[in-house]
Amino acid sequence: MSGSLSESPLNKSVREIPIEIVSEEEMALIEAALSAARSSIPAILSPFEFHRNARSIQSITALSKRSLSGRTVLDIEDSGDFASTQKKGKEAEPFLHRFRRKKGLSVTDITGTEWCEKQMESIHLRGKRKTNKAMEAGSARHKKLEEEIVRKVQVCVKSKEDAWALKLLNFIVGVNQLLFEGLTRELPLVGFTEEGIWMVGVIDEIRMPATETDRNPMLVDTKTRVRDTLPAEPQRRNGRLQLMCYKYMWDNLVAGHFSSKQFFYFFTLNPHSVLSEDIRERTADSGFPVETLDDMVRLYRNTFSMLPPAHDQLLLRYEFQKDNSLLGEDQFAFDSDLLKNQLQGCLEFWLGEREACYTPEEERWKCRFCQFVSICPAAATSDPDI
DNA sequence: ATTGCTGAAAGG
Repeated sequence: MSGSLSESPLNKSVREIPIEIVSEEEMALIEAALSAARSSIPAILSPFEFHRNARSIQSITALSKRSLSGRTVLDIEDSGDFASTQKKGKEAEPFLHRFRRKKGLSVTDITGTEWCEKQMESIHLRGKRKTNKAMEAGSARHKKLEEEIVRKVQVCVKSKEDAWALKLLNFIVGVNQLLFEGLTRELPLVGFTEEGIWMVGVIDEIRMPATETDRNPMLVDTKTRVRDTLPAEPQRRNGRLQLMCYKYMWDNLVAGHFSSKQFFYFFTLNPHSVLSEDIRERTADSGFPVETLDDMVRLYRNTFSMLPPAHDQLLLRYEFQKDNSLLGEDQFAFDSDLLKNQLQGCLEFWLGEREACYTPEEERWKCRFCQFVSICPAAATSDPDI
């Protein structure tokens, strides 16, 4: 089986997402297992009661059915007249299905959409996602912060099941660090929201409160800045949204709203695939011996089920890039209604229920930092002197 | 994108 691997498995750190390398044979096995599994799994299963949000259920149900029928149609495409009608719908397909099928929506997808829907749209339709100096500096600082408390270990990853197992393992190890040392950083999360979407994200930092009476972990995010001032309100609002998404995901997990079946189904993972030797070894070393991804998911569920909800207070820290000095902190309370509204607004865009909005008039200064200024009609109205 | 972009966040 390993003979057909054209490249040797890459080594990656235990706290990073590794490359997926799957051989043809492995893929065939996975596909076979999945199609067998699919026949026993209904198109949509939900651990939530959806009646409160009928619109979302419809969209999600439609997506699941579409992907299922898409497979079927493929088989009969050669002999049938379905091909043309199949192709037509492509551009009209919601972004969530077009670009985030089998991937889930990330928290940065949400915040990116909140920043400017038109920019988000352009990124996907026109490509090129550029990183600038400020982003590089920010990444470097975050890497430093993580390295303060994490020792990275190389782990060999051969399949997407391995990659997911590693992510879940990192969650488990991170949570243990949080419980025993009171602090952890870059904690990966995957969860299912009440809106019926799978979401992924990485929490920058989590602190355990010092007092006994206060037992809810506090979610923290450090933002590094080029200028030595606190950002304007729209940017702070964006940061708050990011943290609120994490708390939302965290609390949903803790409440047990995670269906393993749906997880395997949505991300098309084979629960019974035996994980790479390296991963099995690593998990055994960490004290959580597992054989398969299914075992790993069980551990993931056990781990978050023991956790208390996140603290109602969330913390945004702003650091000056030049000297890492603290510019200020923005502590604020989780606002469920606000979050739900913003999330719904973003989802309208992702589900293709409406056109992408341009950023409001008073926030057109954002256009100055956008790589699509030259082709965006909204940018014409932004004041270059501000 | 006719499976991408190893991946979520990085700053504005």
